[in-house]
Amino acid sequence: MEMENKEVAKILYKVADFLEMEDNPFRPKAYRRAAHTIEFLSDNIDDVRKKGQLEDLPGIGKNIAQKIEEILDTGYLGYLEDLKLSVPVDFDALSSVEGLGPKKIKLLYKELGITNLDDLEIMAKRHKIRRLKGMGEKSEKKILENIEFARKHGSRKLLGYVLPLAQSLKEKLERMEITEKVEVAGSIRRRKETIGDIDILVITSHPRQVMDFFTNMKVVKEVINKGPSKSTVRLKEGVECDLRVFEKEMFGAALMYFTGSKEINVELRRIALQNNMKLNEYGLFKGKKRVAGVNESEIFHKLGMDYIEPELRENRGEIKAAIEGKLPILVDYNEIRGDLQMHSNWSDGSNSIIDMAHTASKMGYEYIALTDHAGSLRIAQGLDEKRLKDQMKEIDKINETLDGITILKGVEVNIDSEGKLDIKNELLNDLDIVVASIHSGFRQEEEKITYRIIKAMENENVNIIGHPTGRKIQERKSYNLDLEKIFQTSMDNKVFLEINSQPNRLDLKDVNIKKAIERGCKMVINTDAHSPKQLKNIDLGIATARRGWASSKDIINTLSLQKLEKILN
DNA sequence: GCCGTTTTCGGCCCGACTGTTTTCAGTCG
Repeated sequence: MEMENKEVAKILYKVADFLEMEDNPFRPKAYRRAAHTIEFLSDNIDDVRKKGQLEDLPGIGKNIAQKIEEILDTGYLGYLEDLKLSVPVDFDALSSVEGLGPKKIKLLYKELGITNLDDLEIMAKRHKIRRLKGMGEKSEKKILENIEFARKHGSRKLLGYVLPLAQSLKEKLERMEITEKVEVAGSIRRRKETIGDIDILVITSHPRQVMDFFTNMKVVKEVINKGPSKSTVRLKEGVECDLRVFEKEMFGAALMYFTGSKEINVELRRIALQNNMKLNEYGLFKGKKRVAGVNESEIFHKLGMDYIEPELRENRGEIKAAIEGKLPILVDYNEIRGDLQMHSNWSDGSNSIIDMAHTASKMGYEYIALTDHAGSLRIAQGLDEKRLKDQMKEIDKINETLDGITILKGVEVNIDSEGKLDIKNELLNDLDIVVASIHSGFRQEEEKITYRIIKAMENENVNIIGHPTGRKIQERKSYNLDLEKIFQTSMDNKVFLEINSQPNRLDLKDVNIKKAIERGCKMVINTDAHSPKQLKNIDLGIATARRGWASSKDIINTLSLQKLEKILN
């Protein structure tokens, strides 16, 4: 039974969900911890099992190890099936309704037989829910409102969609005279690829006025709750937003706590306790005395470790590295000197080459590569060989008029189902940059599709593999790739894997970037922009690289043009 | 269910807010 770590983890997370309905709160925690360990394990869980080392992994003991073996052998877990039978509810759907947690879901099933959102809506409308213990008229009304929201906006949102929204709220609050400091925290600050809600922290000595302003903003659709230090609203855009107010002395502790992740918070608090201290959102305490709290770095230092950048805070080994002083210096948001994949109106982009170059120049870039589609991709208005030659001449002309930025001549070629490219080698040879990517036939078996990419990488003219795994967030799974082979071929042939910055791609993704770095690969962060505005998406790609522990030395487009040209040949 | 430089048993992160209660359980982050 071939199973990915992620699939095994998913089953254990599911067990945790169901155990949450029972009384012992620590069993679901144990399963969740084990699931997290497996989800971000860099080795294949099946290999660990074959070596008999399951119980060496953190959070995995005898019992869970046995269950993992069952999952690996059979593809499913009898224990989970039993749990599902005893409370056969659509847990994900029901728990996406604000205010419904495991305990209430169980109560609703036991008393009213509710298993899904439709059942829930019917029973609420028949006023059956208000009669249950711990429920009332208000809970029933809220459930009805929240079902609607859950149906419309059930899943998490893309970072690229929520980030600008969060930044505009931050600016609104900053413009108030009574706010001293405003910061966006939560998974947005960690630049996670998908976002559940927006968390904003504020320092002010007038909390009530800030809360009033916040809950009355034009962009607010409804207020979910409002207290003196914390309020939650639902925005018209379909995202929830929390605002919390703190005093200056504790802002660092609050920022750290509300940045999360939940997993790293639990771990840091445990470390605080081990050192006879206590960590919460108000500070780090020794007895009653606050020993740190104004800023995050003093808290990290007092806990005996280096400062951990927000993008790394997932409890995937960063704490150990911080204690040992071995965290990488992450590639900075201003270190990218050029963008090596973008499209103009010569193919499916919306603007001229000059428009793209001007925006890139304003962003401070030294170089860009124009990589319009060519060859067989007709939907993307791919250039034929004559048009491609025309474009090369055009770029030469434009370069003469530009100052401080150089346009490299490139192309994005399609890798066909056999691994062949759709432009002749002699023409590819004349270009500065060749990006090769797959655009169809995604669902081939592992061996075949891996071979396709490897064959493209073995072409001496190819420099970059575009969006290497083809995944689209919340939309399409990645190809069945043998990434280890891809990494090896990348090294052997000096072909660089792309970190594509499109909001729904972010491909390679963070954990694969980390693996690639561990194997010694270098990568390139590109936007694949189809308009000048999309060039700004580079920040999403940089964030993803940072989440993958990348330093500038791992990313080739942090190099000067001169050095870049050397490694491209 | 896991874990151990205070431990093989007794802990396990912690606080705000809500609604339904009359002191608290459930949810959320």
